[in-house]
Amino acid sequence: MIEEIRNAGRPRNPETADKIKSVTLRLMRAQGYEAVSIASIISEAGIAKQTIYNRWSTKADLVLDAIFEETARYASSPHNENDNTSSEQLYDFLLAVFEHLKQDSPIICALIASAQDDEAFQQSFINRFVKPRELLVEKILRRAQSRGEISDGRDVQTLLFLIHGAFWYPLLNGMKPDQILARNIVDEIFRK
Amino acid sequence: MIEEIRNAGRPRNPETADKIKSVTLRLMRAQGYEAVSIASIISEAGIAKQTIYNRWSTKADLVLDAIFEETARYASSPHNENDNTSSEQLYDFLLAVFEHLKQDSPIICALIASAQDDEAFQQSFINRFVKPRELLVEKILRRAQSRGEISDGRDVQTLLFLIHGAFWYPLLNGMKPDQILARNIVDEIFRK
DNA sequence: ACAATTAGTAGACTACAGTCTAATATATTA
DNA sequence: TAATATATTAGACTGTAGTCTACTAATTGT
Repeated sequence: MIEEIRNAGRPRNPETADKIKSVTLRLMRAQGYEAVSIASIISEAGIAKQTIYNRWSTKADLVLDAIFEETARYASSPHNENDNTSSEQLYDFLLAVFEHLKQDSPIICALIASAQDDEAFQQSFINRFVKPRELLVEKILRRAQSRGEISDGRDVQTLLFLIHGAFWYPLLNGMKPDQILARNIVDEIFRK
Repeated sequence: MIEEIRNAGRPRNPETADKIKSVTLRLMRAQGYEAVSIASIISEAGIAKQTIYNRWSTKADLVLDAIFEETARYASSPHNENDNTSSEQLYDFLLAVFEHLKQDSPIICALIASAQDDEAFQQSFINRFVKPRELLVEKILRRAQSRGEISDGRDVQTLLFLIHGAFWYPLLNGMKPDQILARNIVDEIFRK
């Protein structure tokens, strides 16, 4: 039961946020983060600039929101596969992330860039994007430790940096992570 | 013997570039990349804006140049230590890089950010900053392989991604790499 | 009805990176 | 000395993200 607590004042048009997000995502994918101006978004969506800034405090904020549902889908827990080995789980996770990056890596890179000069946005990006992915991998690694697939002595935090860094680094240097990289990362982490 | 080939035309003031770079570096370290405007640099250096754009094509270009000598010093080959183990060499490399990052990590992060929406700058950043560091680590790893410290079968490219990513990733997420991380990275890469 | 409150619109405004222009300065070459 | 070429300067100009203002629209509470 969701109590709709309505304060005084004109309510926000409930369709507007979705409209803005979908226009933003479409334009960004077609033209890239920097090439799409707020002016072009409001023109395409048929709204006033302030209507955007009533909902999001920066362009990066809006874009993060616009791709959030999409990205969340690609970073969800493994479905069926509780009988899989942990190394297979990690491989599947990496493949899913890389699959999403095929479409949206320029946008993701632009968001990482935006986070470097905006502390508030960096926190929001970490909470909504970075941490959820880290937790998924952490779960895989802890399960691997409990099943004896990797040693208990290894530092999980460091493994998280190694795994995520191993595709952030090429990504931010203009390369696209692929299946082979996923395989190689998994082999390194799980090597005997 | 350096042949000074002088074409017609007024020569550039040879002191101006150094003046601009030192003013830039000082202001950046004090106030941060975004907080320092081109206007403040030209005002402090007592020159015209065009004098900067005669030498560098973007703010990021200038800043990369301004910290280049500094950063190059922190990513030079290990000096004396040809009898060191490769794992010690890697540890020393990471410590040197992290030491530099203590001072300039916000500037480095801003340059990485700038590279995400400027292909020309990205190439220049990779060539002058990323690649030289990669080559140093590659040399250490190949030596390690030839000395039997790590197996020949392991993919050096992947190891480079793992090692560099393991500090890029925390760096870009607001954390400062430290001695402990250096130790942990080395232990992971060289673990038996 | 009417006051209070919030949303939405249009457009002026600010600060910034980077471009362009017109004038002047300093060099080479003939 | 004259022609040519490049450097430097001051400042106008463009396009952008984000703020602010004045106005109108839609809702709640009295």
